[in-house]
Amino acid sequence: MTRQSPHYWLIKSEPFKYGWDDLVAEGEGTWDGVRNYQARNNLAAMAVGDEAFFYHSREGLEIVGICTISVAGITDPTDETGKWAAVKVKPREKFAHPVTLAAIKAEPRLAEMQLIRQSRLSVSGVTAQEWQVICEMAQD
DNA sequence: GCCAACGTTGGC
DNA sequence: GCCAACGTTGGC
Repeated sequence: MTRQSPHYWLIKSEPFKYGWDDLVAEGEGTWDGVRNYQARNNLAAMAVGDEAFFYHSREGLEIVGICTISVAGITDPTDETGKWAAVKVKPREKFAHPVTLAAIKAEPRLAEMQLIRQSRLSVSGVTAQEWQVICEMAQD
C-alpha cells in the first residue's frame, strides 16, 4: 500500500525496559508486545518511511528522539495466536533537547494530542501540525 | 508506591 | 447484553 505523505506516530517505552539507548545499540528494534486494540490499529496503519516520536514513559516522561518505521505490517513474534501486529523501527535522530510531558501540556497547540487525551495508549497518532510544533520545541 | 483511568472479563 | 469486579498502565 502506498500513501502520498508520511504519517506520524508516537510510541512509548519504559526506559528501564527498552529505552532509546537500547534501540540505538541494537540498530533496529521490533515494536511488539502491544495488547491493546487501539494501539494495534495504529501499528497496523503504519507504513515504511513513517516517522515516530520515541517517548519514555514512567521514567523520564519525555520525547527523546525520532525513529523511522523500517518494516511494517508484520505479525507480533511474541504472540502465538497471530492476531497482534508489530513493526520494526530504526533510530533516526536524538533530540538535543527532549520535549517533556510537562512542556507538551503547557503548549496550547498540543492540547488535543492523542498522547494527552488517552494517556494509557502505548502507540498513538500525531498530526503533521503537532509533529512540527514538537520538532521546533526540541531545538530550543 | 499510590491511585485514577480505562480496558477486559465473566456472571447473570 | 449489562455491569461489577478485576487487571494494567502510567502520571504523580
